[in-house]
Amino acid sequence: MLDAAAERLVAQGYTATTLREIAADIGIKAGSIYHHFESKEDLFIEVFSRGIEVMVDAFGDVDTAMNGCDRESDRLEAHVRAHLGALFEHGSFTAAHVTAFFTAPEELRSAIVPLRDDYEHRWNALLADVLPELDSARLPIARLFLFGAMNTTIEWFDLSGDLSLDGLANLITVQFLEGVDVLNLQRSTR
Amino acid sequence: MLDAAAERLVAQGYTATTLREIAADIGIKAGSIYHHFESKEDLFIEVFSRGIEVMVDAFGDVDTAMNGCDRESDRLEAHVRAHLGALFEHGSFTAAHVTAFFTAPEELRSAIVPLRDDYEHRWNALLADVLPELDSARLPIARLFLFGAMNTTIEWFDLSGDLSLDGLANLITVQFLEGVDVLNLQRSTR
DNA sequence: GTACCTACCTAACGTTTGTTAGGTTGGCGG
DNA sequence: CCGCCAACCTAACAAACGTTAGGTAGGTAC
Repeated sequence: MLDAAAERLVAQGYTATTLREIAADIGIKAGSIYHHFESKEDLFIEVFSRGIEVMVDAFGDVDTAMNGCDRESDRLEAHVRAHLGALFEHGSFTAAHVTAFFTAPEELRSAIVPLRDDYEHRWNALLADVLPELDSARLPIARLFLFGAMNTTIEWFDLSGDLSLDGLANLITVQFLEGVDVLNLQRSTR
Repeated sequence: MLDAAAERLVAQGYTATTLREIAADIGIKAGSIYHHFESKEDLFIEVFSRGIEVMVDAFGDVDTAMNGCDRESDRLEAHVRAHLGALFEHGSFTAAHVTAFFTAPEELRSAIVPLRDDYEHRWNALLADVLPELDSARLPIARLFLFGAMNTTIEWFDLSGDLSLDGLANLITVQFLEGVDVLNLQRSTR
């Protein structure tokens, strides 16, 4: 039921998603939803929360798996891969969160914001590790660039296409660290 | 009236934006809208179209102004600045387009897609000029990265903050071309 | 003055929405 | 076998939605 709600969210946004639609998707009637949730808002708070939960869990897994890693760029790439994995490989919760969060009413969003902040802080800390020389005031902006690149992939990336998720993660990481001009730089220095 | 519609779009998305709200914003009644537009869909097609129009115009202006420019990176930065200007300095049309386009019903979107494609092709051509060494298959992906970085600024950039639009344009361009690690690269080579 | 047009209004229409009160089912515990 | 509870249904509710038919005020053309 939460899965059905998340998928509808991705496709239609908050207001356009109907409780009757969600109910029909899982073979029950709209009124029955109220046996599990107090309101439409309540249901979608749960969906959005799980969307972040998936991301946070993926982040934590990488943190422990990459504990003894010395190359900071590899650590970053693993986290990028994990974030993309949360978007494409673990149901529609994270995708729903990223695409539909701003279509939800403000009261709902404010209930989710603390969780979002937590995830963003983890990334800030990670980037501060990976890029110790970066001005700390510019660090959140760098993170927003990276988030922009990662999250907009939902609008165009195709899991069944030529490019794999690993390849995409590598592409984004290299692009983020060294820029699109990396080829030119190499040629001009060599 | 189109302005009011665009602002509501940015704040609430398509389905949550009511004709009665828009009418109230400009001091008329909901039914009167139908004297100017055939339907809600028709009204928002116009709003979204103008959103692209603003971007395309800004792009064209830079193209003519930067005609005799030899440094390709300056040309790119001027176009980035123009895109950001369309987002923040020319009403809410472009902002509405970028934030609310995917909240609109599919029939409406398909009417706008050709205009979007046109704008994207211009950027592809520009990037092919600026980065002639880049693999042509990877060029659209580079553009999507850049679009992701530029368009997500709506969610966090504050015009009245410390960072100016010129500064933001420079930041995005340098980040795009040379990466966030540019400082480290310089230090390690010197 | 008459005709006409644009820009609005009023008042309702049919539909859909979130939500609720009350009833029905099936399975599990004792 | 009885009671209970979770899971679901039916049927309706008020509110809000996009939309429409018909009417009104004010300005312009001739």
